[in-house]
Amino acid sequence: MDERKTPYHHGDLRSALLEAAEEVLAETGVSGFSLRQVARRVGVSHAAPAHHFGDAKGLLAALAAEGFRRFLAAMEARAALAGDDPRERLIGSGLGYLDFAQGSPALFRLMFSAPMEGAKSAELADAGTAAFRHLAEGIARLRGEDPGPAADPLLYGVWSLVHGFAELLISGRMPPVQAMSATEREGFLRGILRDVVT
Amino acid sequence: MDERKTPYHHGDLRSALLEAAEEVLAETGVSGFSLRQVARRVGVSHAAPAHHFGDAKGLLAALAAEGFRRFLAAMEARAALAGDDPRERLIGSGLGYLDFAQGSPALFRLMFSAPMEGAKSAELADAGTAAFRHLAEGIARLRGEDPGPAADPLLYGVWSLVHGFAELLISGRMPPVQAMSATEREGFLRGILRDVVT
DNA sequence: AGGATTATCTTGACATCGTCAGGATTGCGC
DNA sequence: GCGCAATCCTGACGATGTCAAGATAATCCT
Repeated sequence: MDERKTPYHHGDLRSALLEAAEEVLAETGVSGFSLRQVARRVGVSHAAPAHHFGDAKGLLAALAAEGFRRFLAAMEARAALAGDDPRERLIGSGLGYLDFAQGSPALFRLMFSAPMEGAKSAELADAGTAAFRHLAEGIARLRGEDPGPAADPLLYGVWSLVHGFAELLISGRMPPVQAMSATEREGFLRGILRDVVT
Repeated sequence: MDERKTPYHHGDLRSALLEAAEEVLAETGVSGFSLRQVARRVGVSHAAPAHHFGDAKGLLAALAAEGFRRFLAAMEARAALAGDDPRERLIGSGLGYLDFAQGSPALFRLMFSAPMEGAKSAELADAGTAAFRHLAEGIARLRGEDPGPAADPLLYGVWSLVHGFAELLISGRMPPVQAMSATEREGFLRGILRDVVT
């Protein structure tokens, strides 16, 4: 930690901006998000972010990309905890999906909304694809090695289910579920998922 | 249609603003949405909307409320088309859900996102609850008259499934599904739903 | 080692936005 | 026909995103 007063060169502005951006996003939501506020929080001029991210959408795209990486990590962590059974592993991925959505609702929404389209960020596209691939592989493992090029109803079914559950939960549209404890809520989603994952 | 030049009193500004707001929302998305642009499109001063909706969030809340009413209508229309079998009716509601999301993606996202929270609009709350009740009643009819006060896994399961499917589709995250024809896509969702709606 | 080039950050300006205060215009009740 | 309330406009303020131009630091090159 270099604690000099106000060095002209920040040293690691990019990371600092991303960190601050996530805070601002979590506090104010996407609507209240402001580039200048992020710059202010880091203690830097209002035009400084432009050099690293070009655009406001560029910052959001980079933030979303990092979100997808942590998102994938959350799913992998839960899947690893579940052991070796493909079915349990897949359910674990779903629980990791929910973990992330609950832990970083604003970031989750940013990732699946599109206020940063037109950013043509390869980083974002890659991170998103990687997260999706994790689910696809989980399904493939479940039905015994066969990715299947066509639209897989099982894959898109469980994905839609888990994603919708996460969205509705963090939107506050399932009050009874929101009132549950974390473990109850987990069991609830588990129960729903078991019916689908044959 | 009163076609006088620029009457000081518009006559039906509120409806006109809502209509223009929906156009702007569809064209620019929530991020590019602007009160002044809506006012400009209607040919009215930039402060005119304030009197009818108070706030920018107020306009969005009113727009979301009308969205929920059309949303409910879309589900009811499909359910009615499906006849009397509770199972088919419920699946119909799901297809109506998808119809609306595909037809008005930006509005759909607005309704389930929260850029207008703090608007404490009773109109919005009521319209949202009414749409939800339609689904709950569909489930109750399916299992033979019994609303059930507790968290119903079947209810939240099909809701999550359909909602997630709609979200992922309009977010462009299911390219193979997006490439389908409308009828193919409908059959695809039908197939997924049938597994869940026992 | 030292000058030049490049990367990084700042300053200032501009158009646009949401919101508020105050004024103008119209419709309506009496 | 008169006053009142509803409706709409004008003007202003602070905040925002973006761009151009300048300042400062790091690095590279010989």
